Amino acid sequence: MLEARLPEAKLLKSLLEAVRELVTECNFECNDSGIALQAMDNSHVALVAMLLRSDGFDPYRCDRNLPLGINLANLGKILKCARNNDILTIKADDDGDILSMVFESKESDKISEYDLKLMDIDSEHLGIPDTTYDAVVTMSSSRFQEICRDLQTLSDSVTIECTKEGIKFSSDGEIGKGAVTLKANSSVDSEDDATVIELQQSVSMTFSIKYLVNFTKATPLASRVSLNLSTDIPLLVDYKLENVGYVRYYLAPKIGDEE
Amino acid sequence: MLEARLPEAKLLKSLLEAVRELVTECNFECNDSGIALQAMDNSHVALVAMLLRSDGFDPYRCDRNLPLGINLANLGKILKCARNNDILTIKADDDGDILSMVFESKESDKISEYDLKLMDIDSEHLGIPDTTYDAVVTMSSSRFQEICRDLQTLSDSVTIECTKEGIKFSSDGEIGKGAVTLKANSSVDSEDDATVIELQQSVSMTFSIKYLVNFTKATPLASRVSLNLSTDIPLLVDYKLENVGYVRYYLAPKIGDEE
DNA sequence: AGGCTGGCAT
DNA sequence: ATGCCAGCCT
Repeated sequence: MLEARLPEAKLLKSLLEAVRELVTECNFECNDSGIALQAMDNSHVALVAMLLRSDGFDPYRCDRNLPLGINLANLGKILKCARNNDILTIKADDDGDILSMVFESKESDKISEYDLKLMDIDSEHLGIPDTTYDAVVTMSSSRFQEICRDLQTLSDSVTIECTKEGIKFSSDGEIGKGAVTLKANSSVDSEDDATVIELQQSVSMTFSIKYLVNFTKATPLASRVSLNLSTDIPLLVDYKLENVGYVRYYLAPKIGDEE
Repeated sequence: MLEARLPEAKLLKSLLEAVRELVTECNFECNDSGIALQAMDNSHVALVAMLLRSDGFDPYRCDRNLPLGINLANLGKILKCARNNDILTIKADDDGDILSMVFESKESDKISEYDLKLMDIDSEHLGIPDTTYDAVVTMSSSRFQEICRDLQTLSDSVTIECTKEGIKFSSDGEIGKGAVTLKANSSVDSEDDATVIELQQSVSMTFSIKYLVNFTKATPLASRVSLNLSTDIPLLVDYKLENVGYVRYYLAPKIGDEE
């Protein structure tokens, strides 16, 4: 049995937005420590892993492992009916086929109750190796979003080069080419705008830009993002939810010299 | 002869928006006491009745009964040319076939004059019996709009149940079900947000939700709406225009146990 | 007050 | 399916 209360529906609404375009249906794995999700994207190129720790809820209770098979589009329709600052409570029985959700308005005596039908989904639990990356860049998430959107107009690939001095995103396409460089600068005026680089070794890798743009749907969830790079290993784009979990995206590099 | 001046064109613009999708053409019945309209919607399922009293104008003059046959889409096109806070003056001759409209900008010396061709339309004056309803619920109009939109995602029907304790809107569909409950509460912080229930008898009725969503086009006209319910009688959704009239929608319940 | 997102209409 | 307008959120 799961029963969990979230003081602001916004968190779950945003989490859903951050994954729904990548994944159409998957299991939310609920247990004592929180709610987790892992899935390959529909075209099996990227991987999303999300965790929402029990601390994010108040209260949170889940006695045993409970996988909830959810169609994300349908969950999205229902969450659209919650206002951002509603109090959200979710419940599921151990052997039920329903996720029930209650939204309570703080201002008024309005209570909304929705039941979402659950589905049986084969859990493909994906072992993600714990890697030490050659380069870890922590930067402003909205900056990262801007850069991806900007370069997208030029090409469908970006090359990310990281050295001790900074990180450079570059694209080359029909209409011309573009590059955006951020210097490593731990101490900038606006705290959120610092670009911090921890480097074992310089790297240069190329990725499909449309996936990166897609990952930036998580931008509203965290002011900072970290890009974790190692040659020939999938890029990890990591959004930490202040104390309550994360959304992580993995994307294999483009290999060879495809145009 | 009709001659009437409205200090803010916005009122007429909004009224038109509130009916134009339901009705394509109908008579505006003008007389000494104001301007009224009654019509079945195009599919003859719902009925709209609108009244704009002479007090809403300044000045207002209409000597005798004058039915103005109007194509609402065309009137809409012309009203789009009026800014919300223009002064609007309408005129029609007793035996003319034209409605002339003048929009005067308050800020500038701009005067716009439009003539709309009138048409002959058979007046189907619909006797609407004056009913005493089992339940009359007065609530925030924008709240009502939200609820209809939210539930629309789940089904094309809503069931409205009203008891002394509150009013409950519920829908059941493919992806799950939903219910929104408002407790009766005469004294909430925000005046407009109170839900007031006058009950003779509890009722539970089911309606086509798309009509309700359509009715909520009147939301900008009034902060409050009243839902008037009696078993087996059409629902009356009533938006009162502060002292100057109303927009009322009638909708027959769905009968039997259609899915 | 401005930007962004969602809804409605064409 | 696209463009425009309104409401909500930051």
